[in-house]
Amino acid sequence: MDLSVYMNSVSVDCVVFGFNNGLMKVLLLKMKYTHEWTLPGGFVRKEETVESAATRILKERTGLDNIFLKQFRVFSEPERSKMNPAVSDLVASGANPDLDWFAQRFISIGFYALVDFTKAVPTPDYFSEKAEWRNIDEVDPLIIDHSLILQKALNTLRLQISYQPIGYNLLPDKFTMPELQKLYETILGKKLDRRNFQRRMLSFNILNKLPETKKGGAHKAPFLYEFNLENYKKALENGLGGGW
Amino acid sequence: MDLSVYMNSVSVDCVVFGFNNGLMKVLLLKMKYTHEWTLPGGFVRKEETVESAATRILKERTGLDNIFLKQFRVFSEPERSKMNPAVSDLVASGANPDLDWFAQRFISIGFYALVDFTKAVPTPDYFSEKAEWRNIDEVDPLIIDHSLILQKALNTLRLQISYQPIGYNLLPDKFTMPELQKLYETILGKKLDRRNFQRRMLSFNILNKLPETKKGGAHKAPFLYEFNLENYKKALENGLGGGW
DNA sequence: TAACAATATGTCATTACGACACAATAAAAT
DNA sequence: ATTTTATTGTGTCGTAATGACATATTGTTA
Repeated sequence: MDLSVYMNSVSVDCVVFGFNNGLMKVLLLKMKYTHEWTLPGGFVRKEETVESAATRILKERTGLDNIFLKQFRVFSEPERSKMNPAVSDLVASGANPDLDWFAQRFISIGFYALVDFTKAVPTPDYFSEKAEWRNIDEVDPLIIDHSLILQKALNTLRLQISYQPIGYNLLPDKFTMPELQKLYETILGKKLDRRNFQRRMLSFNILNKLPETKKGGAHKAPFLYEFNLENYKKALENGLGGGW
Repeated sequence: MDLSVYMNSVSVDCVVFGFNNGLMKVLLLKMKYTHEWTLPGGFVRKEETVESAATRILKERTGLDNIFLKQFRVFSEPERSKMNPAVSDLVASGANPDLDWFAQRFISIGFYALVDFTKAVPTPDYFSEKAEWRNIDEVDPLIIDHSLILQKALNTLRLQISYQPIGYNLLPDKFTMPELQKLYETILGKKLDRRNFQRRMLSFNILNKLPETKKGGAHKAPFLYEFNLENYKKALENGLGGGW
């Protein structure tokens, strides 16, 4: 492992949200040896931006390109690196010259990502023995400040859902209104009225209603929708209205 | 100047907004020698967070404590450091051993700050000959990517004004409704209806109406208001409603 | 003391929102 | 085949929020 390709001092941590079976999921890695859980993350190569780094890392962890990714916070407590018990133990033992590098102070750029659960293939990295989806409310304590990062990502997502569109890259290309609603309910952690939800969602003009319906469910076939990408992107830039 | 106290690779740039005479202002520094304009910024000491760094830097540039500060974006183009013509010229000349340090790749954490124009005392730093307020729409091109940073800060501020309270630390402790409205109009760049503005603003419950009025203007004396800090902070956390 | 200029406040029509009910239909049960 | 069941599509109604607008009020200045 050639550490010289990476910038010093800067790392990236990603909170990858997925959505399945009415539950909000987050992608976690289980470390080799210490068996502690972490967020997927990594370092920034000398020639890439932090966004490229996050994109590269998530491609490795999920197999996906074109992930919705958003910087949401920098985590820079000077003591945060020392909160990693695995590294500090290893450093103390003087086992490996690389450990000095890992023991340096890192400032971590927090990203959150929204991905299509059904398409992502969780894949561990060099340091981890497995990668898997966990329900958002069944997450064990994570190393360092990763629990904090997860919590802040969720907070940010819940705030942003009020003024920015959500769902592209988190749902399949074609989806039903009940599926979209479930996504909102899951992120917000509360039930919404079916009829009022649809009315408001349609008023944003970011959906195209398709002529097809989704058969196979045991009941009345719901219509399929897709995002109107042009308007969706406008809404990402300018918000969903409701302000001044 | 002892550079060893700073972290490598990480810097902080601050977009400091002020508000005076109905105009939105931004604090800029004019560099020595090259006379180019920059945003106030600096490096992160080895024992401080990026927030502490920004707070320290702004205290130096304005004399103010307790500034409203918000991280809004990391700027990490690998080429951005090389876009500083002053440094690259100096590096090429081999003039000063410190220059290697300045020429390294920096990732910059962008903050925006909202300050009380009347209380801030613009103060240049080691690299600059003067510090001054400029009208937001009369800013000359800035070094490196600072024009981009300024533009992104303004965008962020305009989006956030729709779902978060604004004004504390930007207005005097006691202010009138027309002053608050002017602030909103300035940030948003458009006129608002006086009566509707007041009605909506009061509905947020973040203002205390004071019994006093502000005399001295050439007309009917407007009432003074102050922010209700408790509710203001709640609103910062949870937004102003209007979502789901 | 009258004119002025800006402020305080109220009304009305329109729109958005929350709560709610009933008709339609795909699949499964009979 | 027919009925049952669960879920979706759609509409209404009362209330609250919003946008447009007019009139009364009051420090200052002429």
